[in-house]
Amino acid sequence: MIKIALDLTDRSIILHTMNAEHDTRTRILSTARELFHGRSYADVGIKEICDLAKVQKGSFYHFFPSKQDLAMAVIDDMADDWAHGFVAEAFDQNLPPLERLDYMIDAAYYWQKAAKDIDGRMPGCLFGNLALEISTRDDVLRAKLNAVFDKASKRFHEALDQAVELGEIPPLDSEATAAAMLAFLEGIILLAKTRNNPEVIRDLGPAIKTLRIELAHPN
Amino acid sequence: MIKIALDLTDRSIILHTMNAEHDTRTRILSTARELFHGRSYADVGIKEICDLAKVQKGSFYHFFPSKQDLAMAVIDDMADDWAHGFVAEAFDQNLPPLERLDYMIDAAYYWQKAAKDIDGRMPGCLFGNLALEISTRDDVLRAKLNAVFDKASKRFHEALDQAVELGEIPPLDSEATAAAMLAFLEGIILLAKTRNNPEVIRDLGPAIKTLRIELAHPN
DNA sequence: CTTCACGTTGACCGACCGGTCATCTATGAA
DNA sequence: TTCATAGATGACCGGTCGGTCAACGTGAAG
Repeated sequence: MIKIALDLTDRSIILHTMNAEHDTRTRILSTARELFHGRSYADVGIKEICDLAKVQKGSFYHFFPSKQDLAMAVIDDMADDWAHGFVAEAFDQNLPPLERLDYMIDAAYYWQKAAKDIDGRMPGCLFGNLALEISTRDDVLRAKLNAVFDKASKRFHEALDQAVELGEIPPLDSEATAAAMLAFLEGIILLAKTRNNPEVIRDLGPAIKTLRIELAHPN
Repeated sequence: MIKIALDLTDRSIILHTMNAEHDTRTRILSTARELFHGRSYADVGIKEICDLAKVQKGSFYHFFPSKQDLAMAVIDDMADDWAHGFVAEAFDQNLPPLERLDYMIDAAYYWQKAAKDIDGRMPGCLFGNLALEISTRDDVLRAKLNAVFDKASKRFHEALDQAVELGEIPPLDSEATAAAMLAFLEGIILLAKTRNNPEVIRDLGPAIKTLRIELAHPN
């Protein structure tokens, strides 16, 4: 009974305050995400986020207890969009497994290219950026980024297993190879960002299909 | 005559003040390098560098006009050590070309492992860290990091060309493949740092030899 | 003995950092 | 009408940021 009452209360609150709360929180989240992605975690201050999101500082701390919590939410938010966005497309089960790799590279390329066309700079991968910047300082955020990478790695793993099953490629250590592919993807985005040239992704990306780690015990 | 006089003056200054000037500047440089590498550019303040290096803030600004100039010097310093250190070893001309790749991966692994054994955290690659953190904000530093990557890429390029010449591998686009290998190296270091586990380098590293980009016009 | 430049010292600057808080408003429930 | 709660407001906090500066010590050159 208590539970039902609570549920009803919660629901009505959600329904009635969605526009207000949801909007403010969402505005903070998307602004922070954009700024973190385009610059860096440490370089973006809460004041700047609040100004751009047209939110008062006190309001910010009503929704996020700390900057770290904001970062967590940003990662979750981006991971969701990512998973339901071009990752879901690229790793579409209807596509032949190996084509998914090409699709992934293409998606990364067009994304970065579009971003650069807009403001002249390649933002790179938000996860990679954050990982290198804060994983030595914040184990909680590092663990979260780790989980995101693990999830991405699983997509590669799945595709590789299916490719093997279909006889498109010889058997291999699909888990390790999947991780290697993810690493390669992050690496070419890193290099492309350093050169500020999205074409690097296009030029080097196709090599992802040549990556291969043999099974440890192929007996 | 003037030139000779100046040269003599300079030399005497260098000789006499080496201990004082050189020592202070070097202390700042190596402290900054260590801190930047272990944390991040934005997260390390000049005050902290000065305290650890036992240098007064005014002295710091006597040697480095700004934090950006310090970063430039740090990159140069690290690039030098790097080029004359294990990169020179790994890409030893006496080693068979393909073995140099294994050597490079090994060196990266042991380096990161040693660092982690000391303070529990994998610092990753200073260049990669800085590249992702500041290349959207500082084109001068980005260009410098770019040059470092280019130089590293040339080592791979050279090794690949020699491997082709020796008939160890079929002809390929050695320049693009070299860049892909560098990207892969940075990528596995990124992933290893995120997992805080140097073994990732060891596990995925050997796949670097499987990377391959075909010649565009193999006619 | 003077001059001059290098290096050093530490106080100081305004701006900004992440974060707090008392206060007010809006809204739905009882 | 009263009450509780979510949310908004903006002043405020101590601390730190990158950077400046006038004063001083030192040692070699003239």
